Amino acid sequence: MISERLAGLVERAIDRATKDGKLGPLKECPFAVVVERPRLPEHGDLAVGTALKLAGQAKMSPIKIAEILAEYIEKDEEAGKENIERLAVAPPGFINFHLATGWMEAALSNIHNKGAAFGSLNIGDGKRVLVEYVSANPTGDLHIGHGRGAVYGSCLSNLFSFVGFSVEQEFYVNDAGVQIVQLGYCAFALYQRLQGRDVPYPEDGYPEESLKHFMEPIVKEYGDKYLNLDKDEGAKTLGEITKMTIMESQRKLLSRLGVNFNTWFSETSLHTSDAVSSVLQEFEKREKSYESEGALWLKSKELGDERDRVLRKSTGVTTYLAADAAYHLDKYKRGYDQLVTIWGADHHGQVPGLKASVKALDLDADKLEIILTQIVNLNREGQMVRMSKRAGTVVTLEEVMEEVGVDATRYYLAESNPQNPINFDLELAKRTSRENPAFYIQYAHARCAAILRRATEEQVNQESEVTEKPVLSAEQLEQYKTDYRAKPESFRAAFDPGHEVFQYQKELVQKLDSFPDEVKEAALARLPGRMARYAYDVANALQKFYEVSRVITDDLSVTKARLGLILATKQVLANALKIIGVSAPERM
RNA sequence: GCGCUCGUAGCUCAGUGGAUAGAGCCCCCGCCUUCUAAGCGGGUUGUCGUUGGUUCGAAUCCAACCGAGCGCGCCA
Repeated sequence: MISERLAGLVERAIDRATKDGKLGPLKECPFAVVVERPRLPEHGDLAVGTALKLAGQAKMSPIKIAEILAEYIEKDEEAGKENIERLAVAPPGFINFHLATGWMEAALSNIHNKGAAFGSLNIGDGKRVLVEYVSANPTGDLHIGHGRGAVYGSCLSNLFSFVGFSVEQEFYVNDAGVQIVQLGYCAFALYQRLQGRDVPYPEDGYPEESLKHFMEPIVKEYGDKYLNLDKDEGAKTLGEITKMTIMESQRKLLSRLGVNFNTWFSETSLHTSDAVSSVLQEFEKREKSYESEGALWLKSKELGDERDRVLRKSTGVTTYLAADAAYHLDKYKRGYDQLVTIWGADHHGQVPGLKASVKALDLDADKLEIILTQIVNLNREGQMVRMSKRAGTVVTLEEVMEEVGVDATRYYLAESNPQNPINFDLELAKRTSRENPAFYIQYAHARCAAILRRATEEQVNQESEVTEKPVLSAEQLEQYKTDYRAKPESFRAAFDPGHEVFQYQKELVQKLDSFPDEVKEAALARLPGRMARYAYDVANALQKFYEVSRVITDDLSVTKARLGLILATKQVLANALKIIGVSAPERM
């Protein structure tokens, strides 16, 4: 990565200049140097604005600092290796690098050497991260909002793995408490009704329609086996069966969406294992809880919350917060270096309570990162489709996946930043044209594959019906691949700065080369969606190149060089798509 | 009322301290005897919600206000 090496050069220049006392009171470089890509071509290929940032602390004008740094860079013995054609200092204090084409050859060769690992980093250093997400109640179908959490969590996990963390993914099953009791009564009533018994359906229960498709197979399997149980026994038995059925359906659906968990953590297990009662004892021992009006309260106000919160109601039943505190204590005990919890934004009111409970247990609250995902608005034929789980107009995640396909579902749920609401246009997602970015990116990948096929497969000329021999044999292509890795000069024939194709190639190579940077920024910002935008930019750069330049030509050395560029592009697209979990098709 | 998130082109959204704020859609005009035209090129589009402040420099940081969504229970 050329930008990384240039950053190193600039940092070394700052270190040397400060040691020589050339930068006023500055003793060392106070921050990491960021290399950026200037918008205007006359500002060079890459640039640093470091001098502007140093101006305050050095108590010197930015332009003066830039001039000093430029001198040090030019004196640096390593600078000669970096294909710097020339350096320019520009007001108000930028240092612009104009590069020789050699860097492009090195960049492409590097991509071929790294292959599927190109872009991967080791900023995680093997640290263990637990990502908890979806965590829906097993009381019905997943809706598109769950889908967003699912896709975001899975993309973030992919991204964390790619940058060197050891990631585990967990689904917290909210299978305890009143909603499960309620499910039981609904399930038992429906079980009886489906077999012709005229029993009333619970009035404020889950919508009958939303449970029907789960109950029908259950009725088929068990028949009238439980028909004569009394109301409470029946609710308990059918509740358990239905819960298991729904969980299994959720698991299968998520798996189809490419979302797979290492563990499904049951809330009930926290109660049966006494984890909840022991966390209450922990609070008591640390004098972080008190009794009032018959209830047990967490002193969350003194830990940054706006009020104290109830852990155990005066009825003796523990609250959701108590279970969540026990759950998070369990996570800490499992020894992760970092905990990421992804919740729907409608749960943001719980964040201070959970944070307070973690602090109350003297755990490191900084390890726990809670990320909130905003709402998904579904759009069909220009009409907003509002989702309401209870109102019967439910648009389930499954329905969306079936209508637009898994790839488009993932793309649109992955693309946006979690803190912004998504307007998911079902019609756009189905469209097979440039308007649909998911399609456009996949098309670019398939186009690369098509070119490679064309090079090594014989073609039948449409008009003359004559079979034409392939330009290359499969063996030759394999030899080329070896050359791409070992001999960067293999690409030289493609890069003639005088040629009109050059600027398009350069833009494409710059895009490809910046992938590791993009990965790093996406990981640090927890925005895997950037990979989607990045892939789109790569696809766009490829299309522009493709439009002005043939890959397979009469000149074998040019063909070889450009095929190498196409292969590199295909690889980078595949790597980026893999992070967002969208397939990279060979044909479309 | 309080808290969280958001406010950028007609629409959907990038950009979170640096050079002249970017994409796609929409609209208009060009481009197919050649590897996928499911494409490419060109053109039009902005009080970066408002007002102040910090800074050499603010869409970006701070404050107040306006607007939208969500949340404020001994619910889960």
